[in-house]
Amino acid sequence: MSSNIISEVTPAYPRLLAALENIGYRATAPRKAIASLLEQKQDSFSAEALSDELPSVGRATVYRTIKLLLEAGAICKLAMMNGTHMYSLCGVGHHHHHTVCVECGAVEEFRAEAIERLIGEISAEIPGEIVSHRLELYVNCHSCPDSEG
Amino acid sequence: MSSNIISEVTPAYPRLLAALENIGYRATAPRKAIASLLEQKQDSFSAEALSDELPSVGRATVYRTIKLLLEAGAICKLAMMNGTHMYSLCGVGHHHHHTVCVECGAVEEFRAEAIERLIGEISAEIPGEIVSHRLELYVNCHSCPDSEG
DNA sequence: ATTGTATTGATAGTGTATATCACTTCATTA
DNA sequence: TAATGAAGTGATATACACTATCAATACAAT
Repeated sequence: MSSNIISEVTPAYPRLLAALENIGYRATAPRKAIASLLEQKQDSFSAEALSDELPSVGRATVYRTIKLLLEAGAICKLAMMNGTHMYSLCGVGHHHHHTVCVECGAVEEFRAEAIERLIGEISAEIPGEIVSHRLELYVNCHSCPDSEG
Repeated sequence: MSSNIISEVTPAYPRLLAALENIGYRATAPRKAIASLLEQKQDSFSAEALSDELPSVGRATVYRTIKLLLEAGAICKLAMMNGTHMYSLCGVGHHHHHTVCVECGAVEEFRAEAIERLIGEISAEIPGEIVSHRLELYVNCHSCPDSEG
């Protein structure tokens, strides 16, 4: 029973490039190289690791492209429990949240209407106007090699 | 109607020092200076700013003490929307969440049983075991000078 | 081909935090 | 009260993650 889990549907490579073009940026060779690598990513990844895996692309360009993909909504930025950040492909346009395995870093998207609804209710009891929210569930997925379960 | 908002009850200074001693650390002069300054903090603060306000205490000690206070549960680490971190005094021992004004940085704690309950329900639909979660509401408090509302 | 803009990447710089380590303070026991 | 060892401190160096700069390049449109 995992109806809340959202699965990837369209291949990432064209989706990433299209996302960039949608907001007015070109699909250049370095960006294609990044999109191509991202397509193979099941789990979350760090900007640094991505750059290391692409020595042919300058660090600045990797970081810039990540920022553009964030802006385009094609990837999501995750706040890890230890304070660092990772990124993951975003399969859906709707607002959603993430589970992150604290052992292996595997990321799943999930959507829970109930949470959005609840936050709407809470907003009445909180001074000011809620402009955004962030919810992350830290899990032990029990299906990774690193997991002790 | 703000029944969810948790207010500070006990003065911060002795509470901070007691929290340190509870987990086996001494209440030294530098730590007292930090606790004394924190007591005056209504809003969230950054480690850097704290260090700047205490030139008589070494940077390393400020960062170390912040880490100890986190460990003691006396302060909370907040992930800001822009990716930086701030800290705020923690008034309660129970699990709780925060609202952060995106304009002025004012932090309020709130507790919503409904959210804990909801996460419990969601856990049944999610693979793996939820070990922790983080929820932050970004708000415009409309009562700060920086607010445009 | 030319022109103007977008993009790139090497490098330097920034901000935040940790590691090192000699020195100081504290609590304890002699 | 002096000695002892553990805890704590802080100046400095270093690590880390990211951003700014800017000359060189690639591209799209004329």
